Amino acid sequence: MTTQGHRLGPEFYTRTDTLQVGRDLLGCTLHSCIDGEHCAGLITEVEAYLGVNDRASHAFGARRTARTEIMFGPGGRAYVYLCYGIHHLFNVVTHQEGTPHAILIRGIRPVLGQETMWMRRGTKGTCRTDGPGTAAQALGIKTVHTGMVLQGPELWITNDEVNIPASHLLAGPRIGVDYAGEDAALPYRFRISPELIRSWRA
DNA sequence: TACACGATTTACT
DNA sequence: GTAAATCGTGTAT
Repeated sequence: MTTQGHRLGPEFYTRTDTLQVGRDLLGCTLHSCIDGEHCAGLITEVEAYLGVNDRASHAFGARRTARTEIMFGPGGRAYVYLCYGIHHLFNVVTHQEGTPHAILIRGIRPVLGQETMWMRRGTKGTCRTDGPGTAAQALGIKTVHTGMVLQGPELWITNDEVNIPASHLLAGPRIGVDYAGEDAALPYRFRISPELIRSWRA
């Protein structure tokens, strides 16, 4: 399959409504060309992290460290960090210079390079890509890719104009952020309904 | 330097 | 349902 869609540019990522950017990413295609293998998957689930005022964000309270520095730059670059010492989690940095917002990619539906994904995941014939750790691993994304501009040649996102009816765009609380107190209940997790995803099978 | 802990996944009871 | 894996990061000594 080729990339028929339009490659998202800085004007997409630097918008200031990060929740809307997150919703807009659903149905777009995330591409990676890593270790010479071109893989891609349709984005099915994301979470938004709204920076200094969001207790669930690594940038809460304007905490600025070597790890989070990339989020303080302009939107359109990758923020990848190691979670639980095992999983590489991929985020899209959004908003403008000085505002550390980001979107965590929590799930993809493979559309290109499936066999490479199976090999990276250590499976045959199929592999999970429905969690932030498994999706990043299938695409070959690791912490070394943090800071990379999302314009290729390693990482980029295309808008393939996949239609997602509003009734199939679900919002709810984010996963695994109980430590964030009342912010844990905010409806910043967006996903395409399992029913619609299932209908794409066959 | 030391230590506690996580934006998770997987295997096992 | 519960627990282990595993290490970089942030914060405190």
